[in-house]
Amino acid sequence: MNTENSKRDETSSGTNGNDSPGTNGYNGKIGPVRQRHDKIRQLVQNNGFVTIEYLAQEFGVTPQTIRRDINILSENGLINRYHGGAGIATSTENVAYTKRKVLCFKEKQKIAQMVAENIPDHASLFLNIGTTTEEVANALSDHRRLKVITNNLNVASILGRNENFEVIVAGGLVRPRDCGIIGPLTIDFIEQFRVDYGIIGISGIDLDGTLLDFDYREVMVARAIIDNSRKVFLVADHTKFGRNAMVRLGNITEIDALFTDQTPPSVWTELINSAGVRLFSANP
Amino acid sequence: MNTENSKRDETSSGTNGNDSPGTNGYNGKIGPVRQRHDKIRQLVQNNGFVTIEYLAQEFGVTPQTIRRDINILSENGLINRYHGGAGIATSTENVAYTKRKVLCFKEKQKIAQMVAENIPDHASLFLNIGTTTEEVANALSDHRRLKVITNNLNVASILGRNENFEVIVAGGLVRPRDCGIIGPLTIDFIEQFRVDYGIIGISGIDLDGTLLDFDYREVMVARAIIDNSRKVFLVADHTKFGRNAMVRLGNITEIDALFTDQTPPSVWTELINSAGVRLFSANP
DNA sequence: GCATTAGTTTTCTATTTCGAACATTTGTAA
DNA sequence: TTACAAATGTTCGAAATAGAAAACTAATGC
Repeated sequence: MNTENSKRDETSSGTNGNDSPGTNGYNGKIGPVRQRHDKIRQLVQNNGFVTIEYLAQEFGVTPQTIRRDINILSENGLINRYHGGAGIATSTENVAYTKRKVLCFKEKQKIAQMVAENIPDHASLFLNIGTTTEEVANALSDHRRLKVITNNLNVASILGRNENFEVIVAGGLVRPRDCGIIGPLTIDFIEQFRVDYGIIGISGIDLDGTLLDFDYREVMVARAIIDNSRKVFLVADHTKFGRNAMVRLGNITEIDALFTDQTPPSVWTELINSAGVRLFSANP
Repeated sequence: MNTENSKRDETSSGTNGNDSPGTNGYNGKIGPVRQRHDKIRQLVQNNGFVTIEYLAQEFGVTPQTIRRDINILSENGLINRYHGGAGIATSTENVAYTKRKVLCFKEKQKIAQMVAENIPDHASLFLNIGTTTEEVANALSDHRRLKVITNNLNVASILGRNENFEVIVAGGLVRPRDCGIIGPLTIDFIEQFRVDYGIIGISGIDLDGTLLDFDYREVMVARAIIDNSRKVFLVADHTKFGRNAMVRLGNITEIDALFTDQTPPSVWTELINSAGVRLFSANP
């Protein structure tokens, strides 16, 4: 039945073949098609996922037309094509972030779980920028009446909708890479508070106990959090031990507990112990 | 072979039939199934949409198993079931908000488009809470080098990822209903700035020109925005004219331009004109 | 008037996904 | 061990979606 398809082969190869670089599909003018494409992108952005059926109704066109739109948009990487609809495209900048989120995902969940078990109900806490702290936010969602102050837009979105929490978002400049809030405004804002627990992540720990990170502005915020928390919890998966970064954040002696996924080599445990830091490790 | 199944009938009805209230499906202990369900929820939350195929690979199980999981989760309203995968559930609280977003969607887009056309590149602006102001944020995304200060977490998320913008989020308490940031902290934060354009929405306009809203704390923020903007743009679809709300925000004489989707009756246009407000209407 | 073109609908068939039924595995208590 | 239930895998027909091609529509230019 489908053995003789020489004609089909030719046409299909003609359709798929040449992606001449530099062409974005729209040649200058902003027609009705372009407008619909823009609106589709907006709807996808806002809802995370929209079905083809829904879009067809919304615009009063055939599903087939929407399919064509979606194919074009996804070829240009503006959205993600799925069976039955379209979803958010993790934009170029965001790809790094999303990938980083998936990296060590299970480890981070374990760490987050341990942290959550050590936070009592009704506590007040800072939650800093970082993928692991985001997992902590997720893990905390069954707690009661927490007061959370965060400079992480994702954390604010996750916990902010929870009626059971009092979420305060720190003001300041939004860093596009990860939606972290940083800068002098943020520090001023944070210094208005004093909380029970400060939960921070880092990019690396040096062998002399120096805590390191990459962005100076982020480090300043982390410092403000340390200075205004009664207890400081550091979350760091095993990749952080010995990893280098540029900006000095502080020293391991300044924190109260370190949460990690696997017990580090004895060089590190000795350092941690001599600094008087409680070590929580996820492996048995 | 399978004709005599009186026993099976009984068991299957026992599985599907009675949803005794108070039962969430998991009876006490946290088994591996519960764990997978939790992780699925997280993955959906983080990515907006995940395919069944992806989840099957991620957990090393059959797509059919994932389908069962997804069906259970979506029955409980934890996620949204789609053909081919699962997406974010608009949580109970959020349903009202999402529905409101869809309400007058096209009208709001038109209004937003007009506002965007009246904002020059390189401008600085406040964007207040509100579904229409969110649309304005979307419509602005092709502008260059805007400085945006907002107390709307959704706006911050939409624009914050845009490398081309400088987005500052106001600090303060997060209101679960719509992720708006409100309270005295927010007012203090906003008063640190003075911008070119303040864009605000409202819940109702009275016939004497009084601007009205529901939440006292939100009104205070809007006032701070008005007081610290060189020009104030009010966005209001046609349903707002004559609608009542409790809290007095200010008077129409305090704003510079009013953007709406259809020209209101002459009673209103006279009021608007005599107040010296420029009226932008989307109908031809 | 007529051809051209972009955008759309229509039609038809291939592909993917779904769900139910049944088989198999795993864990647990008697 | 046996018995039993819960969880998962397997199979297959039904339903939904995809995609290609042809026909239609409206605007544009000669």
